[in-house]
Amino acid sequence: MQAAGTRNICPHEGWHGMARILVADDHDLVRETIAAYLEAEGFSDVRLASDVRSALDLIAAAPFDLVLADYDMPGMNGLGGLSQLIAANMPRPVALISGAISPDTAAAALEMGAAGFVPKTLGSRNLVAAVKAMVAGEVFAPVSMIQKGTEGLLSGRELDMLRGICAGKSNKEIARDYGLQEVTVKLHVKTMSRKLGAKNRTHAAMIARDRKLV
Amino acid sequence: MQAAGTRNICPHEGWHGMARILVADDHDLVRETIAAYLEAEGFSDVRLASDVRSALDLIAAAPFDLVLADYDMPGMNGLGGLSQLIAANMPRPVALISGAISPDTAAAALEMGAAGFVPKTLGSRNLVAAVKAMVAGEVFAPVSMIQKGTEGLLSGRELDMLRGICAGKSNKEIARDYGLQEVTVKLHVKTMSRKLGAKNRTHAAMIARDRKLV
DNA sequence: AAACACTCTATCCGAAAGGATAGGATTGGC
DNA sequence: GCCAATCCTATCCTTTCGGATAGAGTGTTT
Repeated sequence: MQAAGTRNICPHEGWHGMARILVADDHDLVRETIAAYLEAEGFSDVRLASDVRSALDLIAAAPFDLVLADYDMPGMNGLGGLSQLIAANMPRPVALISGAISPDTAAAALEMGAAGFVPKTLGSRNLVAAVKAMVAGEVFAPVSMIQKGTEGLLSGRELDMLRGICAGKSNKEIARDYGLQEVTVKLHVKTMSRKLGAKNRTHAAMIARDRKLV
Repeated sequence: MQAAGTRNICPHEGWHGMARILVADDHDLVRETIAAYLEAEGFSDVRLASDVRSALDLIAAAPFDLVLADYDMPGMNGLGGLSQLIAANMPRPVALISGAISPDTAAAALEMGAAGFVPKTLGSRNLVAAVKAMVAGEVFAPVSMIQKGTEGLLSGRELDMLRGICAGKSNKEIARDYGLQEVTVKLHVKTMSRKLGAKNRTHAAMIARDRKLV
């Protein structure tokens, strides 16, 4: 699904493996392993940090083309450290290195502009693919996370409503499309918007597109 | 949109992969890559040039069914080189290989008879599709360029409204943000939606996101 | 059987959005 | 000066949304 965008990172132009990457993780083993993977695949400029403090210092010296930050790391109180890192490295991407992370947290991270997630379980090839995608501006998140955030959250009907809204349709039109009463559509739209945390249908449509729910 | 006509270039009749194609680009990597793509897809007669001078020579020897010319190439002073190539290869098509190109320049190029544009970021399949289309006489331009025509369509204020709408804000909130009356916001939203061809604010927001107007 | 989630319908209300039309103010260009 | 575009405000009206609340029919799980 999210693997759609490798065209921007064609090795034959503009790329050259010159991307500056910061790996910030307090576990020595994880940090070194990821760095080794990246360097083995041609990333020549990989820096390391073991807490948010030093990561911010390095970013301040010169922004990175991608920052990989561990979610359970000194200085990251919840997502506060993440927002600092994102703000500091603007407009270049910051992604989370996540062992296990709740769907809610994942959604919140994406909401505040994270470029994606790199599970520690990811193998060398996939890791590099994910990194390249994010350097190129893609938002990378493992399927399990996108689905976790969505599945069980919205019911089938609610997804129908969402699709209709994203097509710019009115409640009346949606009702006609699905053979429902307008009131029913309004009900589904209301509950669906609440579930998504949207303030209105337009907001819901934007969230849906951000999370690729449609 | 412009992909309507692939029936003329069906490989099973009248086509036979016999098209002569000239790839003119001063970057070795780009030139070789495009040529490799084309040859891998059955174009048997692909020639190469690295500047306008040698390209004109090759065309003079025998015209090509399609000429792909880099916009940033020795001899192409702006669009002057393009007009030479077009004149030389008449009446067969000449297209630009463009990394990034301004909408104005794109429009001017089309005006003087260019067959289209091939972004360097295009993948193998898309590239071949574009080439086949242009050989068949279609004018090929990536969506992003056609849509650039949208820019300038919306006034500054209308873009402000669009940004507010995309944030899920109500007219009242937008009015407060910009120090306007709500009626004024409604006016701008209405005219803006009409310009975009949107049936309502939600539709406008989705269109805006699709075209990256925000 | 009871509990649960999902579905559909209904009525009532206030708020928001959409549309038409009209006027005045401000620019920048010819 | 005039014209055109943009911008701001206003009034009036209709439609649409959003929300609360309530009742009832499915189906599944425990």
